[in-house]
Amino acid sequence: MGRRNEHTREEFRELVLQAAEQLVAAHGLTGLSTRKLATRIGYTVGSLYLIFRNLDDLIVQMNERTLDVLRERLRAAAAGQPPAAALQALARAYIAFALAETHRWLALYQHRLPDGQAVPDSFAAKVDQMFELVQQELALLGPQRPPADSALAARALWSGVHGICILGFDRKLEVVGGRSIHEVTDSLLDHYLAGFTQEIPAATPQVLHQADDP
Amino acid sequence: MGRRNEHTREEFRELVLQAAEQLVAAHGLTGLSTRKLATRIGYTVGSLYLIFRNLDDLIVQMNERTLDVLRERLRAAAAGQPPAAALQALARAYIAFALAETHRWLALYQHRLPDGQAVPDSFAAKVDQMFELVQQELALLGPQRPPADSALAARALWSGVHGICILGFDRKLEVVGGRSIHEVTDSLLDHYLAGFTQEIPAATPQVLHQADDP
DNA sequence: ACCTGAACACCGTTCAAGT
DNA sequence: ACCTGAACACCGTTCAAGT
Repeated sequence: MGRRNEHTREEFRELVLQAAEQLVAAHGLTGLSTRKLATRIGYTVGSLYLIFRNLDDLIVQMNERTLDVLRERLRAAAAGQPPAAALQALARAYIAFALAETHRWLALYQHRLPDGQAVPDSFAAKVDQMFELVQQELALLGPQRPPADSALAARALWSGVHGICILGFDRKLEVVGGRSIHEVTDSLLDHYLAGFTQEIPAATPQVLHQADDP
Repeated sequence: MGRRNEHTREEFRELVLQAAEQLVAAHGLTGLSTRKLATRIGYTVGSLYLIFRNLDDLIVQMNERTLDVLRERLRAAAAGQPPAAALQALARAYIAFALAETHRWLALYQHRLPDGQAVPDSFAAKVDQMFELVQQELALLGPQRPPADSALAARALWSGVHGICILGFDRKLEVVGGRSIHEVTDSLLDHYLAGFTQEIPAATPQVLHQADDP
């Protein structure tokens, strides 16, 4: 037949990614297939391979869009708040996103590229941008601290929040003995920040470092 | 043909799960299929459905075995150590397992049951047992604290370690600006435990809790 | 240049038929 | 009771052929 030039390359890409987001939102990453995608947008499977290298490439591009949305939500939640409140707002916004956009959020972590392949730089950059939002607040909490310290702390703290979400997810909000994801997150933030702000930046105490460190 | 009674049900189950573990170890969860499994053990696909409800059920049972191995490694690593060192040893053992048994460890979190289905109780129990290992050490660090506090803290801290592993994984050991997973984990443990042990258990300070809490 | 249609090599699951 | 073999309804990817 040939729907020649009915859409530009960019329009076609948009069409596909939107359809992919809808399929994932409705049925999870498992519900996504090139054939369903093609049917849904009124093309045949082959056409997808004119724009995307393969299904993995398509999913990575979809996930990058999810990261954009997530980052914007986080940015908005923290805006104009003092650092400690901003950190809690960031955590709560992250949890809210995971609960509201569950399947799209899960797709971010469920999808893994084949063994040798690394995630594209553009993807890694968007992840880094998310950590930077946290790092900014931590830097405000300890202005005299070197930026490398806040970078490390941001990584630790934010990975922690993510870990709580991922592990707490199967049991929905009930994580342990009636404690919610929010409570666990608050515990992490409270204790971590208490330790973080208490620490004397000049002489960093190494509570746990052992001599047999490799 | 009919290889009648060549294996008992239990032998057959063992055969399948071992083959599954080998396939996953070699090629990841994506490399696992009922057809490859059947070929590898010298049966036809249909026979798998006499023992396992479906592929999801098979994967869950495989993952339960992975949890058993992981828990044993953790237990051995912490044995006989004072609490703070034990916690670091637990974290390092977890990271070591993730690095050594990458695909089997990833399969633990990559696999998700269809939307309505909850993970079986036996699986959830094994996860809880892992948290208990951490909780025991935390309880020793703060003996006067109520057990519910250490349970919550164990959940927060251990989820944090897991989050660091999962998020740090794509970039292998280099997590941020040349900092290794070990450094990020130590940062989490150091700061968190500093806050945890400093806190006065009788009057728990709520640094971050806000009035607008829902 | 864009898109199709058919082919190829895979999937998970079921179930009548055989021993 | 145990196991097969074939069928069914799906997959991802490629590519000659058409417009």
